[in-house]
Amino acid sequence: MEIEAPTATKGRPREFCVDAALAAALRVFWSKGYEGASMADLTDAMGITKPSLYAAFGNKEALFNKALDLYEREKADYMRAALEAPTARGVAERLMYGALDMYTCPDNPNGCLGVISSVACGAEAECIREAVVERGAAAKRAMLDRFARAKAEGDFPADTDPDGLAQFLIAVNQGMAVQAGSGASRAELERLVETSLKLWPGR
Amino acid sequence: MEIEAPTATKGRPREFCVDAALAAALRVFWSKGYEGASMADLTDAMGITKPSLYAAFGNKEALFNKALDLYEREKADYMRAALEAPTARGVAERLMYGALDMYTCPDNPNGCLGVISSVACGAEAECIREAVVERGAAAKRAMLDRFARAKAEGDFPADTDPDGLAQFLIAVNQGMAVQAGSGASRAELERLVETSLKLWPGR
DNA sequence: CGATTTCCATAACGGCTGGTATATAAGTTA
DNA sequence: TAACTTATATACCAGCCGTTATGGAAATCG
Repeated sequence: MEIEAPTATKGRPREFCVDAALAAALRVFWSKGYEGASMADLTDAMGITKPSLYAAFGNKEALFNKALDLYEREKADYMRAALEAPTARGVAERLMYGALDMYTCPDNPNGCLGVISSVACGAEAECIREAVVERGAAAKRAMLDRFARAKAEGDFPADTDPDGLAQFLIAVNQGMAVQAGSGASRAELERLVETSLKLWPGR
Repeated sequence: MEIEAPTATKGRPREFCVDAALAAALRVFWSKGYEGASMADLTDAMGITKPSLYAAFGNKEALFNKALDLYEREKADYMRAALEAPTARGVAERLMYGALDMYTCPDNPNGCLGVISSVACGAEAECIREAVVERGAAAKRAMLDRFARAKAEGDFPADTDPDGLAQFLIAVNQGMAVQAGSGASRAELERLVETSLKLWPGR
C-alpha cells in the first residue's frame, strides 16, 4: 500500500501545480470557512475545474484537511516556535506577537482558520469541527506541558496556576482572532497584546 | 406609519405564540449559526410551517435580527448590568462570571451568538455579520466609556491603559465563548475566569 | 346567515449545493 | 505510428436552499 500515488510517468500530465492550488484553496477556506466556501469558489480561486479538483484531492472534506495541514505547517508554526522560548514570559511574548503578525498580515485573510472552523455551523460540517477542535486540544496539551515545566523551573510566582495561564493565553489568542476577523485594526490588536503582556506575571 | 401591525381583530387568529416561536428560533441560530440554520431546522423547532414563519417574521434575515434583539435583551443583559458595578474590578468580575454562567448554562446552547455570527461565512450572510459586528462595536464603546470613568475615579494604577483593559476583557470573553462552543467544561472556563481576574490590576 | 379576512397546509418554484458520467485532448510507451 | 493512460472540459445529476403561489379552514363583522 502506498501513501500517495507516486507521480505516474504514463498518461497526460496535469496542467496545474498541486501545491499552488492547495494554497489557493487554503485562502478560500480561511476567509469563508468550510461551509461558506463553495466548490465554485474553490475551483475559481484554484484555477481548475471540478473534475480536476476531485481527481487531485478527493472531495471537499479531504481538500479542507489538506489545507488545514498546510495551515498548521506554514501559518501556525509560530505556536510551535513560541513554546521553544526559554522562559514562560518568552513563550507568551512570542505567541502573542506571532499571532498578531499572522492575523494582521495583509497577504493573508484576517483571523484564524482554526477559530473560524471550530465555531458552530451546519450539520454536514460537524466532522470538520471535530477535527479542528482535536488539533486545538493537542496544541493546548503542548502548552500545558510547557508551562508545567516553566512552573518547575521557577518561571512563575509560587501561587500562580500554570494550567490557568495556558488557558488564558489561548483565550486571548482566540479573542484576538475573532476581533481580527471582525475588522479590528493592527493598532487595536497591538494594544490588546501589550496590555495582556503587562498583566502577565513576572518581569 | 406603524412599527408593527396592531393585532388585527378580524380574520382567523394564529395558532402559535410568536414569542415562543421566536425563542425557539433563537436557540437554533445560537447553536448552528445563521447559515447553518436552515429554514427546515427553524420551522421544525418553532413548530410552525414556512408560510406561517414568513407571514409572522418576514424572512430568514428579519427573523435572525429579531432573535438577536431577544438575545441581547434577555441573554446578554449581563453585559449591561456589569457596567453598573461600582468599580472597574467589579465590572470585570460581573462580566466574566456572567459570561461564564451564560456560556455554560445547560438550558442554553453553549457559546455566544455574537461570536458565532461574526466569524467568516458565506457571502449571503455578510449583512448579518455586519449587523452583529456593529452591535459588538457599540458594546465596546460602552465599556471604553465605563473604563475611562474608572480611570478618572482612580480605579486603576497610573500607568495602566483603560482602553487596553477594555479590549482585553472583551478578548477573554470572546475566547471563553469560542472554548465553550468547542465543548470546554465549566471547570475549565472557571479556571480561565479566575486566572484572568487574578491578573487584573488592583486588589 | 353570508361576506370578509386572515391563517394554515401542501406543493411547487428557480437556483445553488457537492459530486460525476461522458467525451475529447494530451501526453508516454512500444 | 499505434496503443495506452491520464487530465481536462462540458454537461448533468439528485437534493437541498430560501421563498412563494394556491386552496381550503377558521375566525370576526354586518
